[in-house]
Order: sequence, then structure tokens, then C-alpha cells
Amino acid sequence: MLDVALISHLPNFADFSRSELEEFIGHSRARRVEKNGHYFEEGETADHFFLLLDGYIRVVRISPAGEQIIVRYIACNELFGIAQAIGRDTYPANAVAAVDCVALAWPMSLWGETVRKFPSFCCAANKTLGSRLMDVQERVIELATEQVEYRVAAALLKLLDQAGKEVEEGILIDIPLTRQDVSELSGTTLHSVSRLLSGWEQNGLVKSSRKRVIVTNREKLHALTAGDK
DNA sequence: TCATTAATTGCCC
DNA sequence: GGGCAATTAATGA
Repeated sequence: MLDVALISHLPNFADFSRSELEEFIGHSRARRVEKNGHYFEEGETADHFFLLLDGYIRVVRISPAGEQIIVRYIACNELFGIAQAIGRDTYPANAVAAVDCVALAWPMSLWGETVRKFPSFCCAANKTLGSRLMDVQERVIELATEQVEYRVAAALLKLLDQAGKEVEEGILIDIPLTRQDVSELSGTTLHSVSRLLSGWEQNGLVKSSRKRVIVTNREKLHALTAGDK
């Protein structure tokens, strides 16, 4: 079984006693999903909720025309698949492992009592939902009003916050990320992303290679989202 | 080494 | 900016 210390520091569990947390974890099962596998698919009965312990998850929806849209990425220590919290009994999107992932899975039947009994857990779930909602609102506004350059820069900056990892040349987005992925995340095409990244590379903002993006000048990238240009 | 998957670039709308 | 095609590059079996 899993070491309680792995997650006891999370705000979700602030008002669990040690034994309560042990019991709660006892009701979960660690679920491993290898890269490109999925935790659940859109429309499936939501029988579990999850806490990501390691890895990154891509939340994907398919448009009526069959095109993929990446809704967001989920980083570790985040709750996901919490359909019950928004009154659904099916999952609203696909959850795909962007890398090999480990998550704890609880039966959804535990959701109600957990939320009722532990304000810290409830509060963390609300915060998670709230910040996702804010994210979505921001993106709607971006899509309606901003240029592609802005949107791609904003998408990269968001990933930097979620998955940034310091390396010698700058900050690496620690998720395998194709141009296609970036385009699905920012509502454009892989061609435009490729052209933008090439341009930015020449100007020293980023360094990219196959499935990897390193941001070498965060300030300049940020400036692209500041309204000018 | 070959087959597959990604990335780049030029041309046209 | 997007769509398409040709080309090249990287990767993994």
C-alpha cells in the first residue's frame, strides 16, 4: 500500500487525521496507465474519481467533426474525474495519459460522504473546479479576441506553470508535446505552430525539438501576451 | 535497416 | 492564417 506521507501534505487533506487519511487511502486503488492509455472516456459512467500522483494527463474532447481538442493538461496532485462534484454521472471528456501515469482511484460512491465530512477536501475540489472554470473563460475570450501568436504564447506559458522544469538552456515543458498538440490546445493548426516556434527560436524565445519545447526567454514570451504587437 | 511518426517549408487561397 | 503537399529528420522495432 501507498505511503500516506505522499499525499498528507496536500491541502485536500488538511483536516484529515492520520487514521482518517489512512482509511481513506485504504479505499483507493493505485491505477497505473501507460503513455497514451486512458483513465476514462467521454460518456462513460463515472464510477471513480482520481488523484494524479505522477505524470501528466491530457483532457481531450472530440468535436462533432471528429477533430480533437485538448481542453487542458492535468499535473500531479490534482483531482480529476470528479464528475459527481458537478452533478454528472458520466465523464465529460477523455482523460489520456500524456506520459506513464499513476493515480489513486476511489469509488465515486465515496464522493458525497467525503465532501460532507471533510471541508478541506470539499474546498480543494471547489478550488480545482473554480480554477478550471476560470481557465476556460479565459480561453473563450482569447479565442474570440486574440491573434494566434498570443494564443500559442499563452498556451505555452500555462504549460510552463504546470509542467515547467529547469534545465540549462531555460525552462523545459516536461510533457512530450507535438506541434499538433500545441495547436489543439490553442485552436490553430500545426503549421502555424511550427512557423511560430521557428520564428521564436530565431529570436531566442524558445528552443524546440521533437516533442520538446524549452522556453529560453520567458519575459519575451510573456510580452507577446501583454497586448502589444 | 526500415517503417513510422514528427517537423519544416513553400505555394496558394 | 489556414490547407495541402513535398521533403527531411528523428525514433523505435
